[in-house]
Amino acid sequence: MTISEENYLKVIYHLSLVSPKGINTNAIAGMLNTKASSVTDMMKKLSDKELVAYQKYQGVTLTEKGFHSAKMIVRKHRLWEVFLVDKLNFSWDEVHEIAEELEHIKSEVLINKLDAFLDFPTFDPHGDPIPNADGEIKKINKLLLSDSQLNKEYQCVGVKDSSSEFLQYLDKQKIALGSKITIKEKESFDDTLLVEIDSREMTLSNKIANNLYIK
Amino acid sequence: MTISEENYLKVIYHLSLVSPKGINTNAIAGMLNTKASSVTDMMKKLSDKELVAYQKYQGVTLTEKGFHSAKMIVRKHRLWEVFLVDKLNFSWDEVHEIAEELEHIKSEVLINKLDAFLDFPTFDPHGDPIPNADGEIKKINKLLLSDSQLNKEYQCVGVKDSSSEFLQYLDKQKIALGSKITIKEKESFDDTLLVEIDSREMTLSNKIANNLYIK
DNA sequence: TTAAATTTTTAGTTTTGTCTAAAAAAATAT
DNA sequence: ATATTTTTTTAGACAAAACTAAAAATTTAA
Repeated sequence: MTISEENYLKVIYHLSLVSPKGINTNAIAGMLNTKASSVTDMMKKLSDKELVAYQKYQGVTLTEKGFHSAKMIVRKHRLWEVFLVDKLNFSWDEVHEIAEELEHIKSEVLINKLDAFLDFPTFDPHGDPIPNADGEIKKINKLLLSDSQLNKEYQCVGVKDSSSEFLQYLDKQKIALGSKITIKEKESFDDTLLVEIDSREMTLSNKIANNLYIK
Repeated sequence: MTISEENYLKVIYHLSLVSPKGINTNAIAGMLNTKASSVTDMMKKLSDKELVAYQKYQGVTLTEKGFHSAKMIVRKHRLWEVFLVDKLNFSWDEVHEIAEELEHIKSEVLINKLDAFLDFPTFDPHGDPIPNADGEIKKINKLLLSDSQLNKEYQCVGVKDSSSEFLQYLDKQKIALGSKITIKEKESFDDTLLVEIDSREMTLSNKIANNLYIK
């Protein structure tokens, strides 16, 4: 599989987790900064390889084979992110781009040895689950901070937006995965939250609360 | 720089270490399993980027800039090999191909952090020197086993041929980097050597002796 | 239920890196 | 010194992955 094919598969996988119906060409083009016409070309190619089911004008879905391939790419991406953060001391906002390259390194032995070296992690530095060698994914019952109840202690377990701007904001506020969060008050006018995080009180905007996963 | 450009640069670098005159297109084509005409095309491109000095029919040499770029690629290749062997427990005959892919990962920060994580190694698993971040290369006075003297104790420090067949042969004979070697006898008819390696006596063919570096 | 707007596909180019076949230059041998 | 051989370059073509512009299909709205 070429790097380009892998990138298309990965995007279709991510889109299909959000909306389980057929994925349209514009959505894919948007994610890859490319044009719908290029997507059509690639869908024919992936369809010939039986990685996607594609009927023109009907959108596209991953086949079983394509779904598994996509999970293996995601597995590689997330394992490399763990390596970069845990072993090379990168911070969580620096690793995405490098992992975008590393995820295309071919050897299966390599990725399984890396997995063992990292002690078979099940979540990446942003709290996203890492598929195991069989493609199985550990699910946790996470919810958005914006959907949570007052005066109940939660734990921060992930981010929805993993842009470096958001991650750096969290660093600045000393909010990390594992932080204990309790909502003390919710301002009904703009949904701003007054929260206690690891014994420090602070206010968080609705935008922040919409991008923090807790359990 | 594209992967293809990097591969050409690397090959020109390796060839120029052996023969310091202009490198001809056929030699490059041979190393890359490509055609001389393709090499000509690429030389124009690398010349436009001032990575090589190229005059048609006159062969090619690396510019200062090209020489430095080539060393950085070699640096990446060899550091990744150290990582694969020391951290992921690959054996020295399995790492070349994977490192051929890893050497093209772009981030400079990554490679310097990897260097630090590995404790700034100066030699790779095959005994080849690793350029530091400035491109400096530690030289050692190594010679081929076939050029060494009788009854003098040497130490194995590298291999000239790093094909997996040769490396696996060495593994089978329990010859590794660091092994102590003394030549006891040299058969003048076929240059076979009777040697003592780490207190074990054995005979080595001329072909083996021509591919083992000692000091 | 047509008309308008949007989405998707087709057709035809472009760029990169490769190839083959032929021409040109250089090296070698008689 | 010329002829032959080898090496190198040019010219033209191809495949992959992208693009633009136009056509076709679908969806939405009046």
